[in-house]
Amino acid sequence: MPKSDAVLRIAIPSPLYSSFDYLPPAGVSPNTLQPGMRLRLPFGRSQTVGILLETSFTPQIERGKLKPALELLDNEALLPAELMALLRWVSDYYHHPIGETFSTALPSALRQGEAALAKHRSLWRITNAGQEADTEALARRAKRQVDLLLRLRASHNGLTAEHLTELPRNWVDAMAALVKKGWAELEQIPALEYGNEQPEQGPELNAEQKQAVERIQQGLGMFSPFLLDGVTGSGKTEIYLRSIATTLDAGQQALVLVPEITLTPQLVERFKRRFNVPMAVLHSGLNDRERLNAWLLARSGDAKIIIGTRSAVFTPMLKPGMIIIDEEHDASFKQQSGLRYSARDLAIVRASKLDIPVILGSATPSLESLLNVEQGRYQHLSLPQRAGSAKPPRIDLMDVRHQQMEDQLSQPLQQLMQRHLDNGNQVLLFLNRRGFSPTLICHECGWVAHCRRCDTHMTLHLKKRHLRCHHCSSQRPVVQQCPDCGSPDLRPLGSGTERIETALSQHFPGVGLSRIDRDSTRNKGSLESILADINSGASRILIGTQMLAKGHHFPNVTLVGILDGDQGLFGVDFRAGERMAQLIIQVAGRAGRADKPGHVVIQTHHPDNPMLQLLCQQGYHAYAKAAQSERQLTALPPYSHMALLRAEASHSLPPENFLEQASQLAQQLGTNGVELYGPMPAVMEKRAGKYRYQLLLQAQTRAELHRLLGPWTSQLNKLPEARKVRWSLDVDPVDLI
DNA sequence: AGCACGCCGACT
DNA sequence: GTCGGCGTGCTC
Repeated sequence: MPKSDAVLRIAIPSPLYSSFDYLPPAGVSPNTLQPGMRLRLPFGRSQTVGILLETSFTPQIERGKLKPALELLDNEALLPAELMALLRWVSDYYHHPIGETFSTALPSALRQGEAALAKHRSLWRITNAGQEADTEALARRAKRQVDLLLRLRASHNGLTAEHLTELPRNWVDAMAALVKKGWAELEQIPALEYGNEQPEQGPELNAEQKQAVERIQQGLGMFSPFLLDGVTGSGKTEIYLRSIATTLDAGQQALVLVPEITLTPQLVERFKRRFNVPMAVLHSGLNDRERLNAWLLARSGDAKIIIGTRSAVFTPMLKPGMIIIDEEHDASFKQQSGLRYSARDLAIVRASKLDIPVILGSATPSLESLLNVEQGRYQHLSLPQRAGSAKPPRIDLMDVRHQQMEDQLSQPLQQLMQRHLDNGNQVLLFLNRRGFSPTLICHECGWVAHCRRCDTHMTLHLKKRHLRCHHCSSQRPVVQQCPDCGSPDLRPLGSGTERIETALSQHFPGVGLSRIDRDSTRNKGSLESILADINSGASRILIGTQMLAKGHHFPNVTLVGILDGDQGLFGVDFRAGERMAQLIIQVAGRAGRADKPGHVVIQTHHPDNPMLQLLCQQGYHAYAKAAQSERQLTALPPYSHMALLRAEASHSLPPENFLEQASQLAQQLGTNGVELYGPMPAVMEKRAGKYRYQLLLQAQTRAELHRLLGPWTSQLNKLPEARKVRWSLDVDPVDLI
């Protein structure tokens, strides 16, 4: 028998596709090493942190020149076997280096080798002695202690510093005094969000809601994907809450994924009112330490509900019981750089590996999910009615051809607005373009303000007095004279939300106005104060971008005007129409209530467009059916599968050459069933100073596509032009631009 | 990706 | 004479 010894196969954060082999650290027995543990490693001329994938036993002779790892960083697996398997699957499916795949899934503190120890925080509880203590005697000298004691008595679960923020800072001393007297006791609890001590009861469910909840309950404990297809206001969240309650009752955790938007706080508040359990919230505002903490407390099982955006799909859980994806059609579930994963798709894969239910909720489901329902892969749960007696809004097309437009507002729309305002209602205007005006043009010679780093013009922002590129964020001051002809006659061309806001204040003097876009809500608390103005009625006309379409409901809005309804008709992307339809329906869902039905008006130059008509007259599902037929005829996703190879560089030739070589490589490997399109320049060829090209691969089946992608991606870096460009592969791209 | 080695231009 | 430009190659 030849002597054999342990060899550690390790994922290392680098863009290299392979894993790396090491010997165990000195003094560490191979038996103690579990997949999912971290090790500190010598790598090249420096050090790094890697994750153990597996230990194999090889004859000593073949260990060759392997280096020993420096240090074992964990005494148990950081990642459960289930996540390890998922990440290997992800690396395989997206053809992304294994080390970078693991890096994407881990909080950065853990990537840097920090200890996997969750931070706790202090909680004070009343003691029996404290319950009975005589406060009369204290009342005169130690008011603060009495105040705290009464608060402690009133609280079932105890108090943390968070509960006491409104008190003067020195409550800490008074609390210490209470602890010293034996009237209060101090405990360390996980640093999480905690729900209400007395959770609210949910509302009575209607028949459809009851049925949905029952069907989900029947799917517990096994892989059961559901599409919860419910119009705005139909009570989807209530279904989530009931299903989560069942999961919690079974002693399991629920993972809730939400789009990247600002409404997470509202959802968290709603969860807190309903569940008296610890919750972890993973949003983009967390620092490294907070993120690590939430991650560890989900892993330990302390957090019973985990609410997070895209990357939260990788959160480890001790007892995973259910995954929910809210607004499943939302494009922000797809990561657009590095590992380009779809959190929605991965949630399905993960649920299937875990044998648990997964609920995809939306008022405007993606065509992908609707097809999955048709093919019997997902169960369809339909909530066709708004809760209560609220009627769906009427949607009309408004023909603006030959109409005089004033700042994107047609005369009939202005008159309609006036009527609704006269009746004491609110009006919402939607325009997907922020800033004052898309650009500045010279009235003498036609010069327009162009971005130096992108193939686009600069947007005029009047309030900030600058021109800004919305693609690379570069900015410069507004010029006073045309740089070409010297004319001072520079005029804004077209309108953004800021310009319409200005125009509206002239058209409707004295009517309160609110603008909701990325610019007006950038500062902390500004969105809240705008929403307060709207709710109080101080603002009666709301003008905004995409942000308006999500979450917030405005019950006094009775008219919604979509100013540029033609945008989805001429998109470069085959999904532009689907997105516009979803947006229109989502915006429409913001308006109206039982006694005040909403009216949605879409300004268009194409009132005869059959798809727009279908959407307005028969609703989203009729539109989606027709859109599906179109996709099927043209063999586009979800009726085919795509991958996009992108390349960029500071000059235009290398990306084009690289993709040409990549295309030839694919031909050599055999393209069986895979069509190649390109290389072609990206829609905006130059962006942020880089020239961008792409090569599209399309196949009828995933198998055909992936049969080529495997060998292809492993050889792309060997192409002569590869080192002159930055390239990336996007499997199942959602944006072809 | 980092990081180092290596071979050619403008500077204290 | 050197400092530093980024091409090329490597990482168990």
